[in-house]
Amino acid sequence: MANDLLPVTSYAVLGLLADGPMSGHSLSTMADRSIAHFWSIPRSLVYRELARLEELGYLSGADVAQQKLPDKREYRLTDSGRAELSRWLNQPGFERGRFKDGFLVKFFFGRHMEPGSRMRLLEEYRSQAKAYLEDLKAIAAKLEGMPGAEYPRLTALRGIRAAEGQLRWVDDVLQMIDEDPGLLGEPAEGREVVQ
Amino acid sequence: MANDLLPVTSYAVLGLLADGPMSGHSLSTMADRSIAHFWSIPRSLVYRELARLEELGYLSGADVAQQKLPDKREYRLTDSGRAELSRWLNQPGFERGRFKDGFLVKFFFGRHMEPGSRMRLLEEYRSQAKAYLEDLKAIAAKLEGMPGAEYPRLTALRGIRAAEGQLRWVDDVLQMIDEDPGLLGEPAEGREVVQ
DNA sequence: GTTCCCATGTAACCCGTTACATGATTTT
DNA sequence: AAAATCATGTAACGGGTTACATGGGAAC
Repeated sequence: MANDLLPVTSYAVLGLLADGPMSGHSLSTMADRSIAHFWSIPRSLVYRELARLEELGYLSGADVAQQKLPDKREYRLTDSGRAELSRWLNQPGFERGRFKDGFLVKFFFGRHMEPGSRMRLLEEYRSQAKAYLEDLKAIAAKLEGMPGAEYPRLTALRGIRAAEGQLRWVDDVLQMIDEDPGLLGEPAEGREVVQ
Repeated sequence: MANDLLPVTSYAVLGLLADGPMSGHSLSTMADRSIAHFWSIPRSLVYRELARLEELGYLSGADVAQQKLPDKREYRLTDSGRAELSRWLNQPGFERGRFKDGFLVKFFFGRHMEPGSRMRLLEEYRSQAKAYLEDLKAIAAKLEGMPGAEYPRLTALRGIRAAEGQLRWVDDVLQMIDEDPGLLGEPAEGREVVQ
């Protein structure tokens, strides 16, 4: 929000470390399994974040030797880090959601597309949405009844609702085309599409 | 997608210029009014994109002098640019949608929040979603019946469905809390929230 | 016994964001 | 006449993505 000192990603890292110390690798894995559906954190960014947060005193890292695996560095939240996380969480406001949907960009310019490409695109969009929905349902099911997982489960539910809306939209569009094949200005045979 | 040479933003610029030449400023304004709700393009990025696309031969720019306003440079799509846009549009696949929702990050860690902050956050989220929904409805209404605007209108509808889902989710959560105030593990008075 | 994957990270690049610049026109 | 807005852009910074590195298990 207004006076956040750090990007959301940093606070997400602090939040994930609130439940116990982790290495960069396991943190990244954890992020992929928990918050990735609304805030992805690429693996290599994690390391930079951890280094910075340690620099700021919000984390303390310790090298851990392993015999069968490469040595790793384990980070744990300091008191200062816990306080900063709490401050951020309880401060009002949040970073406005940002969407980027490549499908919609193409679809927006659908007027310039060939009808075959258009339908293929819609089908692909639907199938991705379906897969995404199943993904989230699996997550929600796994969290169901898990004590302390109420919030994660609700965020998954949020994603489920979004995916359902997406699917409904695709079906609406397909049905509209069905009812009125001329709706989207299907060009006559042989007409040049991008003028 | 897989073998896109350019980022989606570049193709969006090409697409917007398919309807006629524009300056960077007017292009940016146009983008804000059309595709911004699913693919925002910051104003200063536009200029870099235009320069690059001209360099690649997809656009040709011409300086235009104005008497009451600063001189501007107007860009129009070249044949090569039109072909590249068409190639991209008709090529299967699209860039997977990316979400970033700062609210959900906070909410995910809601276990560590004070109850008051939590409710305030939810309310703020709802009010933003409502405003967003109204925005999109206004856009869709404006496009209703406009010839050639079928695709833009459908993308707006997509946004409307998404916003409705978001609102429904907030209401669901609020009702769940209402029915079972202990659901989210409301801490007892005075209990420390971030352990 | 190669080939693939896992666990752990580092380095370079580039898109996108934020801040800066400037002169005319409109508003207060 | 000072302040805000508009129309046009430029410059610098940094978050996020993609590519690279490496050595030990697991799989085929």
